[in-house]
Amino acid sequence: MRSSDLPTVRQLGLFQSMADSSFEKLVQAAYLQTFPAQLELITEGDPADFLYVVIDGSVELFTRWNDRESTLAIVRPVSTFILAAVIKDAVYLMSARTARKSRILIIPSENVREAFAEDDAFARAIVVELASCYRTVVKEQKDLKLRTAVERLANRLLRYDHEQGSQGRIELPYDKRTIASLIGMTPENLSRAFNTLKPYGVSVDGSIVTLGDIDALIRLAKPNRLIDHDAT
Amino acid sequence: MRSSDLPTVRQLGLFQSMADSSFEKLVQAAYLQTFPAQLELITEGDPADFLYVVIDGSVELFTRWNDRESTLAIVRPVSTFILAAVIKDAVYLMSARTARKSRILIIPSENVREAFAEDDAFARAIVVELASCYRTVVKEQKDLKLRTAVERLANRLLRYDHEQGSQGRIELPYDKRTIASLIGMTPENLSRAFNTLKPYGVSVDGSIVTLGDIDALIRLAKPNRLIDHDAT
DNA sequence: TTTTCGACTTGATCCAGGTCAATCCGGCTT
DNA sequence: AAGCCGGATTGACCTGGATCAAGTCGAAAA
Repeated sequence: MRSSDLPTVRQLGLFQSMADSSFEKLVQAAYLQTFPAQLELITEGDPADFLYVVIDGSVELFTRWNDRESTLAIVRPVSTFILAAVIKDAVYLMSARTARKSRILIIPSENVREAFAEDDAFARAIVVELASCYRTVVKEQKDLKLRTAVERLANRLLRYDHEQGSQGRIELPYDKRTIASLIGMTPENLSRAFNTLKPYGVSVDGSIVTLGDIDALIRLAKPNRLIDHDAT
Repeated sequence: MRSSDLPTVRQLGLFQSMADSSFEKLVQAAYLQTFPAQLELITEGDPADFLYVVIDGSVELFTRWNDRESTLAIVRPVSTFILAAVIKDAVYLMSARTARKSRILIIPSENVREAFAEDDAFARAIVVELASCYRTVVKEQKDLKLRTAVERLANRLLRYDHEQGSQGRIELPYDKRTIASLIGMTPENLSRAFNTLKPYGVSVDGSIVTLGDIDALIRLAKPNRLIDHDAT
């Protein structure tokens, strides 16, 4: 792997506190690969043979059941995914495919579990990582169970605006159909939800969304740090 | 606390591998209390001051937003809840109330985090616990996003049947309105969902449900170990 | 026994959101 | 420039599920 990528990976919360020797061993065992877009990296139900780290590009985590499909998350650089399955030595619960051409570091599960067993700092870092993942999913569950589709969209727009510097002007980070699936609705209904938000100052032009009346949107969305905020 | 309860707590996955001295310290700092039914133990948004262990009775984890409320889980003896918030020293994401009169062990977060910092085996046990919690919530998310209400009910009935020894005869473990909220629907709609399942051999008498045609129910429900199964 | 109260069911109606089909449109290819 | 092609939008329609309003039932209290 490029030497320039190594420090970035090392600085991830998951790896930064582990011993040099443990990290070294992990990296030695790992592969760095470049994948084309839309390649299925893992399929739910398969044994978790590798831990993945997205170095560049982006990866969609999704799930299929009975001819239906739903996007669960998009993983952006630099971060890991599928850690819980690796630690539990279980099968993957989600499938993953590259959303675009991506460089991905692949670490054999065996080695991750070995490092987990031997390196106490790494074990504690995993605790923090998993606790964060858990809390994120709980928030998503609350979002799904407590809110309507329009409310979910409104809150997501506010979140993207926040992430992009609160300019009141957003570039949608993914395809609309991906966002629709992520939010838990159909693409058609996403279009309509955007229309519903027009009276609240939301206007859409391709992947650019402008929030013309943030206050009105906030009054509708009622964002809540126990559902929306990313921190803790 | 009763000496007879101690071994049960000690044997929980979370505690069984930790050092005697660490466990001893945790227990010393803990309180055992009995609460009446329907008492709100914790409120989402409050700082996580305690880790809870249900010794006896049962506790409902739920969430509120904008005048809506949803049940997220029911915790039965003997198990812990709200671990992630304690470890992250963050606010609770869920509220909790006793579903019935309950005996509950309450351990100050400070002490839990101290044990986490000092006891390597405990840290690793937390990893396993959180990974399990995470995977459980992911499954619930898949259930919600991929299935209709009737499908969710059918699968839940199959699960209860399995838990209760595959007799084809279930005693519903909670109030119907709680089950409805857990599954993500209204009580009215739960009634109707039961009616929808009649042609599949499901008949209801109070809290007793008999599954007269398991095969038909399975064909409808299409249970899947990546969504429904409890293990791993 | 009667009353009462809460849980559940049932019916009528409404609405959010899904489905299906017909465009529309911008970027690519040829 | 003409022709794709896939994403996005729009319209028409349908349906799953929510809501609101009566009932019904059963268990506990009086």
